Amino acid sequence: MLPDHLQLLEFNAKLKSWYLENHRPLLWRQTTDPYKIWLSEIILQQTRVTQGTPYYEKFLITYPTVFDLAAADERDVLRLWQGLGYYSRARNMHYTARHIVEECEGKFPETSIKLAKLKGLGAYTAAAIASFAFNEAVPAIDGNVYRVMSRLFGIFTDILSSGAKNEFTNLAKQIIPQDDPATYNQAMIEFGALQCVPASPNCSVCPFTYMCYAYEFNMQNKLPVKMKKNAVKNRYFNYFILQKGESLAMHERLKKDIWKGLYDFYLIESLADINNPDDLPEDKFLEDWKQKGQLRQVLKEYTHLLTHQRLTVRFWWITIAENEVVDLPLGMAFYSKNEIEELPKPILMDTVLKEELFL
DNA sequence: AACACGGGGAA
DNA sequence: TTCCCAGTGTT
Repeated sequence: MLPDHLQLLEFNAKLKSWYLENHRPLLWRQTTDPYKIWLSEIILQQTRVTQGTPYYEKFLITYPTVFDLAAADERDVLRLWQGLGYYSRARNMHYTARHIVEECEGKFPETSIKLAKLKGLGAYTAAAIASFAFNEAVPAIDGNVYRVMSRLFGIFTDILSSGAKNEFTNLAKQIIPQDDPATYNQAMIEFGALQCVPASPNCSVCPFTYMCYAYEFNMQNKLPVKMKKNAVKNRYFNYFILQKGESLAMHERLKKDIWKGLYDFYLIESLADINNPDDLPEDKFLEDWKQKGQLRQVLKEYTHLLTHQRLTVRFWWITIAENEVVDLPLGMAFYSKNEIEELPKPILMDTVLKEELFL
């Protein structure tokens, strides 16, 4: 399975020249600043380059150094992250920025072992930063590299299984060159992203067909093996947007659920789609608001798809007089239009407010 | 070891 | 519609 020494030298040489000829000039490849590399790696976890690039630029303008990020409010960091998803990435990054400033004098640890101890950095990101910023010869194995390796060497281990990481890492350690490991890692990742793509790779222009298991046996579509299928859970959200004057009642989502740290409206989750608020379980806040204000339904029903959840979401809008006094749940408050602009919100809230011409 | 976590783009 | 994406933290 593992190529012999000579094949290895040839593979590395070909990989490097492929990279030098074909790689994209991505911004974060022009630097060895660990802060910038870290930022790019966190943004690009589970996120496409085209989607992440504008965020990378925004973040560096707003927070040029780890000190700037550490000094920021978490809320502002999340607002800048809004729309990228996996918001714990932003919260962990902010946490770690403070840790690096307060405990490490603003300097990043320089080994993958130490980097992996930081919150939000796992094996992949630690290896990426260690090799790109500090030239450590440790393999950075992401989804692209899993795909390349599994096809090249004919590895049928389920890449989502517990043992896969060890198996691929051990093999990669035998392949990564001590000389310029950073380019090796970049090249493996970029090769997977551009050439050895998930669906119908163009093998006619691949420099490795002569040694590729998947090509030889025409198994490109079978590799890598991923067994786990995510059961998608259906959830039904009934949102009540309470408007008083030009302000809306919102609160931060605190529970361990989707959108933690982001702001949304008064939410009643139900087990099925409910088209009439009277069918919802009795709710003292709702009763109070309906009594004092005017209720209307936002006619559109929204389907919001996440990887593991399918949300069916209805919105109702309750307007009360500017001088009316109402009870609000603990933690909920009225925010002006300008304040709402600045709050981090799930992209769905943003969409509805824009469609309802509030924002 | 299994599960939770967003959103968008491509096939 | 379905699948995939520069993974990590929690239980």
